[in-house]
Amino acid sequence: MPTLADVAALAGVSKATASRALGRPDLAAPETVARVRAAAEQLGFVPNRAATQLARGRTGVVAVVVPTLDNTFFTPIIGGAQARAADSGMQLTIAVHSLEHAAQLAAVEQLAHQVDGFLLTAPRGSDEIVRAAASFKPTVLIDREVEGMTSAVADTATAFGALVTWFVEKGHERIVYIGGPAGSWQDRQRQAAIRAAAESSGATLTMLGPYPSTFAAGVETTEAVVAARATAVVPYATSIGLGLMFALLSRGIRDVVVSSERVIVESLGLSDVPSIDVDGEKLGEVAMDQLMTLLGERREQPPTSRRLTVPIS
Amino acid sequence: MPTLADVAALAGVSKATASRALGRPDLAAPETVARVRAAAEQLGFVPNRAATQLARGRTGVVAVVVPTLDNTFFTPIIGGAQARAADSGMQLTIAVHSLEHAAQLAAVEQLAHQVDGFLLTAPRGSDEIVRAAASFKPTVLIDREVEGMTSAVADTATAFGALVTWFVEKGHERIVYIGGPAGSWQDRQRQAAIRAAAESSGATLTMLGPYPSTFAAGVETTEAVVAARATAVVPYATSIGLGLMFALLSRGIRDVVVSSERVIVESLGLSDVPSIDVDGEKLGEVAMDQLMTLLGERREQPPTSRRLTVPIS
DNA sequence: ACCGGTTGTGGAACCGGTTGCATGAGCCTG
DNA sequence: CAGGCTCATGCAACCGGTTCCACAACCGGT
Repeated sequence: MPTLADVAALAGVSKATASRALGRPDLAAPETVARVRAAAEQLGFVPNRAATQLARGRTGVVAVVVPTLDNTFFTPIIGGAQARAADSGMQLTIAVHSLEHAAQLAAVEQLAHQVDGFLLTAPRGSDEIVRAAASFKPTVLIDREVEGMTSAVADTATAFGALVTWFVEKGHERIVYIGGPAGSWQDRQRQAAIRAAAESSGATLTMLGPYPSTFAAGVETTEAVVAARATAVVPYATSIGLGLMFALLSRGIRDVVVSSERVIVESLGLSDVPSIDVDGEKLGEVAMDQLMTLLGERREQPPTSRRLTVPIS
Repeated sequence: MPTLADVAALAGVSKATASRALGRPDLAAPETVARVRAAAEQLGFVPNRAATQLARGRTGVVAVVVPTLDNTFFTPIIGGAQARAADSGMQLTIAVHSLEHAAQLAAVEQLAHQVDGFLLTAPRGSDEIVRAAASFKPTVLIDREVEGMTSAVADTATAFGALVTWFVEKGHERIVYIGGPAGSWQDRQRQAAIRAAAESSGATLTMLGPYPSTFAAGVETTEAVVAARATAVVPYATSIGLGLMFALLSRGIRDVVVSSERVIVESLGLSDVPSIDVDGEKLGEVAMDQLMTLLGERREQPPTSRRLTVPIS
């Protein structure tokens, strides 16, 4: 395994110069840069990460904290973040913690010593616990907003409101919203948007929940949906919607429309079913970009929240 | 941020002794160990990972290579591996690469410099490419076997054979197997097991495919399944099965049984539908355990393959 | 010809641990 | 009581980069 010293020797320069030629080419003579690069190339030199980290006081690792890997909402986010991280030569490490309980703060704190920053998804914890988790290292909050924190969110609330409006325009009068997990920040936003949309359009709205974001939960809601005599349903999560659609179909009920995600609607070839299209990868990318900015800046900047528009169709 | 030197100073010993007291207590006097530990505790000392890595020549990071994060087959594996890694104080980093093309070898090689070992899922690449990817660092192959490599696999082939037998016992005569992605190792195993089971029980078997492991692909198979006039279907992947079940139901077809995963069958409350139960987390844990063994051993051991039994119900 | 200023380079300290080797105290044995 | 051991400890080198600082060469301006 060739080291920088080997490269320097081959190029006929000192370690210091070799380091500069590779890392800060503007600080070295162009001719030297070329020679050092050639030497590095020839030897197949790859900088030792640990050494770089130690010298620079940075780890080059970013942790993404997610409550679970079972939910397909989070995985694209991770993918997007991973791609962006790789572009910048950083590593992404995954931590699975719901942050619902204070005990998990300890795990985050432990991790804090090993990373440069956090991408934090915390759908359910209190604002306080989120702030505490973010206090260790630069942190970007994903799909949630907390006063004073940098965040990247998909504006699903607006999209959910639009779904209700869409339903009403198509003539639906009784609409059910199936709420997400208790304490979910997004759920609160969506409820508010949906209530507003229903009110302004005069539809009858039934709020169910809370339910976990699982297929099984969707199946469970069937009774309540039927009881509400609704013709349109807006479920909090895709998995809930799928479970419900499934259960309705197996009972032979076909006159209830359940909104879903675009990919689902498209692959099923359904018509007259509205859908949202959350770009999870984009969300992950945006969040990682924000974190990079945070890490790159020497002085504190005011926190910013980026909202991604979620199209419906 | 307290360093080892701080701890040593507080405990009144040298850095060397402090290091030994914390890392190899058997090499220090019990009384000293206690004093150093107390000092570390008091200061909230957390060893600098980069420094440890540099000194030891190890990174403390394991990479898990998966083709995608969209498939719920892989995420529990990652979760299991992550948990085990954390237990041993190691970090897990995720790399998304299908390894279908040689170009991706470069990405793996790049990563190889930054990790101690690999957990490799490579459902589709050739044996050669898998061997090449494994040549950089100690590697455990997941859910696939390649001659000469350590691996952890879920024995789904046997389970799939049992599904066919189950169907035949229940009186089904025409059975369809929906094949997975082209080149899939597991698909080959399952096909063989299913053919054998069908032959020995005298069922009529129709093999479809290849299909990708997606919900949409399941929907697509509907025509072919109907055309085969099958009463029982065994899909390669849960997502394919769900898509198919969905499409069948929306056409009002209820006399075709599609095997699935236990959690799906249970949450739908279906009866007379056979299911398999792959414990992905366990698979990840086992694989990580094997990798730890690999990393811990001074000399080469003969590679071992661990097969996890997959129950059906 | 002299001087302030830029530019490129090398020496050496440093990041924070780990570990080989030497030292000395204490104990056992002959 | 001396020689030999074990055990605990400290010193210092080392891992492989980065970066501060000093120095030399060279620039154009006066």
